[in-house]
This record gives sequence, structure tokens and C-alpha cells, in this order.
Amino acid sequence: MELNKTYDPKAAENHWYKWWMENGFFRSVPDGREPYTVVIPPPNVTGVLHMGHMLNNTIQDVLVRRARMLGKNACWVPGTDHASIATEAKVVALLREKGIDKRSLSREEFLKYAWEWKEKYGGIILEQLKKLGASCDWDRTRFTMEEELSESVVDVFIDLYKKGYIYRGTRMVNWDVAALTAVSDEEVFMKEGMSKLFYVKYQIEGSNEFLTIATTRPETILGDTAVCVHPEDPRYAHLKGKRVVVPLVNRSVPVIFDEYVDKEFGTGALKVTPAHDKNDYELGKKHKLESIDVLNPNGTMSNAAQLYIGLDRFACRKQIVIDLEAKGHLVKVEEIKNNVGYSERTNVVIEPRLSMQWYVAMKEISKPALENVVNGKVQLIPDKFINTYKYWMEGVHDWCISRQLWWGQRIPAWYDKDGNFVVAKTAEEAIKQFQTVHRKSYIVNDLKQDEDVVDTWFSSWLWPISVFDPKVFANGKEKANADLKYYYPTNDLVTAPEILFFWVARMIIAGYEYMGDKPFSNVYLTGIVRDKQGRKMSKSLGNSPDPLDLIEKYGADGVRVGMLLCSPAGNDLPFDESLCEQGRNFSNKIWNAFRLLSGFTVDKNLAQPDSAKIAVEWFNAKFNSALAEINDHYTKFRLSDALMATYKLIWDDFCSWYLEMIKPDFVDGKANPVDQKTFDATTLIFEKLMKVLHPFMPFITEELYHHLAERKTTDAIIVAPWPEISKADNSIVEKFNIAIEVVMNIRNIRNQRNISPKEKLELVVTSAASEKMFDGIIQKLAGLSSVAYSKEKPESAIGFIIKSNEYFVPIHVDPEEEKKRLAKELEYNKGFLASVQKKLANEKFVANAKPELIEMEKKKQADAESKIKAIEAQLSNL
RNA sequence: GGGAGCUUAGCUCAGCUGGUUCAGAGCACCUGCCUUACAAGCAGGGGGUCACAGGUUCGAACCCUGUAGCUCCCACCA
Repeated sequence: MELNKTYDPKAAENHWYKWWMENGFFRSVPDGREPYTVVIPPPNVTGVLHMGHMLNNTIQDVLVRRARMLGKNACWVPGTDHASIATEAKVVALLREKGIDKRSLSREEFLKYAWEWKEKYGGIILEQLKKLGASCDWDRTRFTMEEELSESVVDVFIDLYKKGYIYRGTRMVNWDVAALTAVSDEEVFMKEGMSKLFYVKYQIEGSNEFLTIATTRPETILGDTAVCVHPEDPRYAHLKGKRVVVPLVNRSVPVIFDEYVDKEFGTGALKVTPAHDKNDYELGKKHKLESIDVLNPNGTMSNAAQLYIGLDRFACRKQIVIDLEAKGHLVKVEEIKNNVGYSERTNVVIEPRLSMQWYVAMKEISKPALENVVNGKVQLIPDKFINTYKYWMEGVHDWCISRQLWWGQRIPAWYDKDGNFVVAKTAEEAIKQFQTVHRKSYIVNDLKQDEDVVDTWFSSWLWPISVFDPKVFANGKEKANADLKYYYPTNDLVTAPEILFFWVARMIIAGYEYMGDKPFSNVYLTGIVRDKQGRKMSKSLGNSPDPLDLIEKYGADGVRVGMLLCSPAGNDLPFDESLCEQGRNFSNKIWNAFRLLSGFTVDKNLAQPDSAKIAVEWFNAKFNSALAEINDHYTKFRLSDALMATYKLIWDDFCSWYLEMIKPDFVDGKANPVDQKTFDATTLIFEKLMKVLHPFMPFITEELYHHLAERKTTDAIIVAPWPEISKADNSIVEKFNIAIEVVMNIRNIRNQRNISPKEKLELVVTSAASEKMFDGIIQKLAGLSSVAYSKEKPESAIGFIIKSNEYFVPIHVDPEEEKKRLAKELEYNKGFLASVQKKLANEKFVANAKPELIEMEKKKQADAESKIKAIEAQLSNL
């Protein structure tokens, strides 16, 4: 078999992914085994894979693959989210490109276009996940707007309405003037920026006096219905009972007094526009003010404004300032720093707007979700997020769930001609309800369904339940199907901290409400992928590499390793392509280790040399301790540490040490054969290493697993059992360290003396070494021609003493240098000894410390003493 | 404005119950090697006042207080 020097990942990726699928390794059905379940955070159906998905799904795949190898029934449910606002915006934009205006279409026509778009592009992101190696059970793929899931949304709406959690109310909402819909508080992001603060004077009615207010939004002056000052502000005490005239529209409005006003800000006088500001709205309610809505839903000035009708709010702002100035109302303009809310979806400035919306009352329903995170039943990883979570849940506000869109689940509320409404699944059902309540007959045409759809998160909060059994919300949890019973609660959820409240908290709420149980046990919160300069990767900055390009360049395995190398849970990930390079290099290293192994010729008659026997023993012990460490990292979700431990086990311990030890010598340009025992042991080790590596690098490990032996189709590394920690004698590792130290010392001498690795040296050992068994290995690794034993140190040799053994290499090294080195070492050891002695002499320490600790300290003391003696002896020899 | 967290090597981060297995890892860097698995490699090396100042302790990267800087979350004074 001819193998290239460099590993080419492409062939393996294409072949094995298909092979895994064909053989059903990703599929999962309930059985007697322990389930391990993960539901994917459904990506936006119209989205394309970005680095965030990449990180997220790599982590999930690592967890799922390891669980599968641990013998669990691993089930990873994929799917997509209909993402109402984002998708609708995309479809609207697309239609506009075609010259079609959304407003010219009926709801049905629009939805037809939207579904077309979904069918055409909706699958892309899932196809991209396959390139990454994601081992999802694709037969279970779900979409939040598919029929069954939409029905479950409606069921839940009706149920919550019946329970009194859902209500309809007029509130100040965040209005997106581009999408023409309300958005939730969580969908508004605040941007700090410089704004102009305009000082405008209002004439006091019946006087020539003026009252100056300050505002950043002068266009809302047209909707002013009061001016408010602080009751204890001496400057305005005389205005009690007075009225002022709103400029331009010349409306007379009262001066009101409220402690809400900050005397220090601006002039201490606040204009009140109840229709366009949350706080003003509250003021308006309190003081029973009129509310004048001067804006149309699309952000242009409304008829109620009287002036500038139809003009965009920002254009109006410019114009009104000019006009105010012309009329002498503008006092001055200041630049101030303030925060302005923007829509996360459409990036336009959010307009507070009074409107009738549907809400979920959150206070009661969210109680178990708070409690069970605080008590640790649902664990957040890292747990630093608990505080934020707690804070948010304690102050949770009602959730505005209606959206003025078409793409989504339509609200199951029905109105009659008088504006009465009922909540019902179908029109027929609605009619029945109306007839019972109003005691008259209705026909379908009398009723109109609510035009709005529900917030996307109102469907995705059901995700961990609905992907298994969408009917359970109607049937009740007692009648849950087999899948749901088996897979719920799921185990781990991997997602970004940004959607902790949007989604995670709400899933926990829904979980307790409908299943009486948590939706998942652990929430692994990933960091944000940033570029080298620490900027968030985003499309608009253009600083995000295309993950598929990276896979093309470094292989899926390489990119996976690159992503995981630097991403402890919850930490931002400063992404750098060179990390993928490191991942690719690692693939290549493994590939070449395999090439070495595959090139061995085996001689069955050959006895196993002692050095190889020891090497195998040593590596197995090393493997055991490394595996224990790796397992521990996994249970604590420290994936980058688990990867690093695996990486070092393979690269350092296996390749750099073990393989060098057992590698056959060359004689006359031909490699010596290896004995069967060593070959078999090495093959077995290689196989174990591939297993431990598989969750991180699925493709190359599967590829090599099949190179190592002929396998049946059922024998795949993806389902191979995770290695066990065997009981082995670990004392060899410690003894071996002596040999390693000797080798390093000799290498050092070579380096210092500029002796080529090719030049063979002689080693003379001057004591009856109990670790004689390492001689063969030392000889090999340090490039020695022989190891001899002698009672006397040869004249020409400088030596080093390690533990009880003395090894001398007959090389001349400057004795002065050596003296210095030894002196330093001596000093260090003496310092160490002193500190140990001091500790043991300390009464408090002896009194308080555990007996084991004192034993340990005593052992340290003895070790240090003998080491000092040895160094002193060596020094006197020089 | 309120809250949480962070500050350890050039970079990204580990560091558990306070104790010379604690000052670490990976990458980057420097030196020498195209040696027969691998230059996508091998061997070796340098590099830190653990943010700063106090305190507690026999002993502090670790505990306490203060200061500075950074990050995130919540609120939104127009």
C-alpha cells in the first residue's frame, strides 16, 4: 500500500460521512440503553453557516460522538427555525428585487412566495453541517413551522390562554418601523451614540414668559400633551395651574408636577408625549393626559401630527428644527451621549409605540425555571451565568408574543363584528364559543381571525418537547409518545449566551409547564467567535471566514480542532486561522505515525526485545493516566482541555517517545523487522488512541481505524467502545522518568557541545543499576553506541546522577560550567529542603494538617536530603 | 445608574482545599538539524514583580480591603 507523505482529508470526509449515513450509525430509536439526547439550537432556516454555528455544532458533535462510544443511545435532533422576522424581511427584500411590493399581495400569496423560498434555500445550512461531520439523526429533522409543530404552538397558546397566562393588552411596545411589527425587549439592542439635545421654549399661556424644555426627539413635540417639572423645583413653583402652548401646533397643554423629572437634566422641564415614550406613557396614565399618536406605523408623520404629514420621522426632525428656529423657539442645541434602541432584525431605530398586543404573564409560570437553575437541577456551564439568569428571572416582565407579520403561526383568536373575541383552534370551534357566550347564531363570515402571528420564540421554546411529540401539548404529558418518554429530558444543550433569556430560560419554563420536568440537564454556553482584533465576527464587518472555505483548506478535522483548541466554555473565542493550521498539522502527524506503523515488516520468529516490552508497558500506563484526565475533563465540559490532553498524549507520548523507542533500526539501508508482539501491541495502542481522538477528529480516525484492520460494516470507530482504564502498574511511569531524564541530559550535552545526533556516544554507568532495564531505550533515544558498566568513572567523562543511579557519558564538558549548574541545583534543593523542614517544624502546621499531608512532606524531606547528598558527591568528583 | 466577572509569558488561557509536583500549557519566538514516518517535521532554548497598594497567615497567584484598567448583563435622564 502506497501512502502519501501528507494526509488528504477530502476523500475520507466524502467517503465516511456517506458510509455512516448508509449504515444508520446516526439513527436512534428508543431501546434499553441509557439515552443521551441533544437537540440542536435550530439555525435560521434561511441562514448560511457561520463561525458561531461551526463552534456550536462542533461542540455538540464531540459530546454526541463520545456518548455514542460510551454505549449510550445517542440522539442528536437537527432542524431549523422559521425565524419569522428575519425570514419575512428576507422574502420582502427578495420580492422587492423582483419588483413586487409586499403590500400588493394577499397573505396567502405572500406565504406562497415565502414557502417557495424556504423550500429552495431552507436546507442549505443543514447540508453545510454535514460537511463538518455533524452526526445528527437526519431522519428526525424538524422545522418549527411544519404542520405538527405549528399545531403544537396553537395548542399551547390556547392552553395558556385558558390558564389565564395569556392576555391581550394595550401597552407601549418596541415598534420596528421597517418590519412594521412589535418586537420584544430582547430583540432591541441599545447603541450608544452622540445625539443632539434641542432646547425649545414653550410660551406660558397668558404671559410673555417662556418655559424651556430639552428633547432629543423634537418631532414628537407635535404630540405633546403636557410639560412636566419637579414639584420641588423652585424655578418652576410659580407655574402651578398654568398651561403652556406647544409650538407650531399651538396646542394648549397643562404644566404638571411629578417627582419622576430629574431636576439636573437639561432645564429640569420635560415635555410629555404619552404616545411615544415609555415613561411619558406612564406619566400620561398617572395624570390622565390625552395621548396623540403623531407617527404612522412605518415611521412617517401621521395625520394627528397636523404638520409634516407623510414625512419620515428623521426628515421631520431636521425640518422641525429649522422651523422652530425660524419661529424663535429654538434656544440652543447641545451634543449629548445617549443610548438609542435599534431593532436586532432590521437595524432601524425602534419607536416606542402604543398598541394592542398579546402577552404572556411571566411571573407565575417562570417560577420553577428560576428555582431549578438556582438549585442546580439545570446546570449552566460555566456557572457564572447563574447570577445573570437569576437577576433576569426575578425581574422578568411579561412577554409580548404577537408580531405583525405573516410568516409564522397565526394567533388563534377570532373576532366578531363587535370586536368581541374568543380563542379557539378552528373557526368552527370559535363559532361554538361565541354562540355559548352571546347566545346567538354565527356563521364563519361573521368572524375574522387575528391577523398577527406569534413570536418565533413562542414556537422554539417548545423545541425539546415538540421535536419528539408535538401532540403532547394537546394530549397531556401522561399520553406522551414513546420517543418523548424515552428521550426527555434531554441531556445537554449547547448554545450562545446571547439567547439565554430569549430561548434557554423559556424552554425551561415550557419544560416545567408541560412536562413537569427540566428540558435538559446541562446548558453549555459557548463564547462569541471573535477575530484577531477581538471584534465580533459579523457579515457586515466582513471579518468572518467562510467555514466551508476553511474546511476546504484544512479539512473538517483540522477546523474542528482549530475551533476547540481555544474555547473553554463561556469564553470568547479569538479565532485565528493558524489554529486550523495546527489542527491540520496534527492530522498529518497522525497520518505519518500510521505510515510508520504500516511500513513495519514483522518477523514472527523474533523475540520481543526488553526495551520494547518496557516501552509498551510504559505507554499503557501513560495512556491510563491520560485517559483518566481526559474523562475528567469531559465530565466537567472542559473540552479544550480534553482535546489538549489527547493531543499531547498522541503527539508527545506516543509519537515522540513511544514510537521512537520501538522503531526498528536501519541496517544497510534496510529497516530491521519488528517482532510480532511489539507490532500487535502498537497496533492496539494506535487503535485506542484513534478511539479517544474520534470525537474531535471523526474522519481521520475512522479512516485509519479501517486501515489498521479488515473490519465488518458493523465495526466502525463511530460506535466502537470508548477505551476503559485498565488496572496497570503505574510505578513504571515514575521509574521511566529517570530514563527520560538521562536521555534529555545526553541530548543536552550534545546540543551544548555541538555533537551531531548521528555521532554515536558511549555511556558508562557506574553503579549496579536497578533500572538497567531502561538501557536499551536510553541507547536508542540518545543515540548511544553502547552502554557499559564500570565501578570507576572514566577520566574523560562528566557525569550526572539521577536518583540512585549514576550515568556517565564520556564527553568533555567544561567542568566549570558543570560546577555552576550543579551548584544551582544544589541551592535549589537546599532551599526546598529548608522550606519542607520549616513546615514540619511549624507546630501549627503539624497540629492542623492531615496525617497524609505530613507523610508526604516527610517523604519530600527524605528525597531532598538524598538528592543533596548525591549532588554534593558529584561536585566533589569534579 | 445597578449588578456580575476579569487582570498570570509576546498571544490565548490553565492553575482544585492557601504549602517547592506552583509559577504551567499550547501557539508565537530564538538556535541547530532536509536524520530512512512526518520541514505540516525533529532536537534544544529564552521568556512572567501572577494589574497595583495594603492586610490576614508560620506561609498568598489563591483569602480580606482599597485603587486602576477591561469585559459582559440589566435599566434607559428626556
